Amino acid sequence: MGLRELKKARTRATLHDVAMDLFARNGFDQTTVEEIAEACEVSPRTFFRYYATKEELLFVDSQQRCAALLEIVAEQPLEDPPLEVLHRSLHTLALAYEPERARHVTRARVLDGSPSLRADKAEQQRGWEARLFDELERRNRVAAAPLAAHDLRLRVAVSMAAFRIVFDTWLGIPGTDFAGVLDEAFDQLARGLA
Amino acid sequence: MGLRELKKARTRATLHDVAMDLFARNGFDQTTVEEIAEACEVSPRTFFRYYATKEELLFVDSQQRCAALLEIVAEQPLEDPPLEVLHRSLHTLALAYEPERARHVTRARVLDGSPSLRADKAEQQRGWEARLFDELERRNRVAAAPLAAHDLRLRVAVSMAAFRIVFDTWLGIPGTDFAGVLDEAFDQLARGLA
DNA sequence: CCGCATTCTGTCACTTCATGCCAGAAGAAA
DNA sequence: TTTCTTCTGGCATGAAGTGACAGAATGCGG
Repeated sequence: MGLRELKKARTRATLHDVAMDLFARNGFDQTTVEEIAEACEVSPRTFFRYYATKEELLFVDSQQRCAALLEIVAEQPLEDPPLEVLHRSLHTLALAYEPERARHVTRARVLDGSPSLRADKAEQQRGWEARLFDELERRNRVAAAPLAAHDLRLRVAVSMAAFRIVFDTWLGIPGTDFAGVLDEAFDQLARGLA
Repeated sequence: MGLRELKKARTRATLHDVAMDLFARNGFDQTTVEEIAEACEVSPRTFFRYYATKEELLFVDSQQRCAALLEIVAEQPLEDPPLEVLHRSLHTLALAYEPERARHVTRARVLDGSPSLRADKAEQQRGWEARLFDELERRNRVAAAPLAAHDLRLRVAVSMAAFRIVFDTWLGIPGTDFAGVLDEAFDQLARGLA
């Protein structure tokens, strides 16, 4: 890796970290791109060469976590039913979240501070859902008892909804056992919510 | 109602209709507020007195539908379990959607055309979820066997997810029986998705 | 070490969305 | 008609992006 790529990576990381710090301290809307750029000794124009939008700063991590989730799904045995695959994959993801709770809490605080960010967050999770569905649909085609696309979509959407609710509970109530509560939720989904 | 309020209401409606038409024809991002204002013979400044943002044009209807849903929920018998209340309320809402399918299809086409709009749409549905939860939580407090807040939240989120999936299927596949497919989905939720 | 091609960066200009301010027009009330 | 309220238009402003182009830094072959 040459000096050029190194500096690039460093600038990108600096922009991210500095911006996060400013967001946490002054709020997202109150922080301008100009401020971020100046704090990094970089022109505003350059900022947009690293991140297409100011919002993107907050969702780079999310993209990586989604990719990680997809990998976990890919490792699951093909013969298992979709809901079980979703359950175990999200369980594994929850375990990965556990040690980083503090970061997630501050991130959530920033995200909840701005309506546009809440929207982007929701859209982000919708993106997870779409990619999850694609992955499961690929597996579904070679399954012994394939599900109708609509029913698979339902399972993915419902699982993501459950994950989100448990995630919020985990953030809101210190000491919550993320994976444990998630298991309970999926138990209810499997047995019925009536 | 005086002449002043009448003109106001007419301007508001004209802005909405003209904008929708422009969005459908040229796309949301390609339509500027200036164009909308000019087509309505109004200054851009005035536009923002009627709608806080360009996006708001697309979600006024959604707000009303949410209010309607909340009313339906309020009419449900108090002793019924949450999932059943959600099911019947959304079933009723689905019946109200049926005759307006064409409008929903074009609206969905506009909404899917822009990432920022997809985000707002997702956030809108999150808003429904929050208000639905509040309403059900109020009922829950006086119920015979009250549910834990977390479990109620889960049911609301899962129900909204199901409604969304069925809604999309209804939009995507002409001739779909919205309420019927919704019933099937809720049947699965009640019995278990395993 | 030097020159050349590649690539990154900064400046400038521009568009759009959004908001505050103030003067003036239109409607309502006396 | 006069007066008061309210809506509207124009102007100025700020922030988010984006395109174009010149210049600087880096990498590479000699």
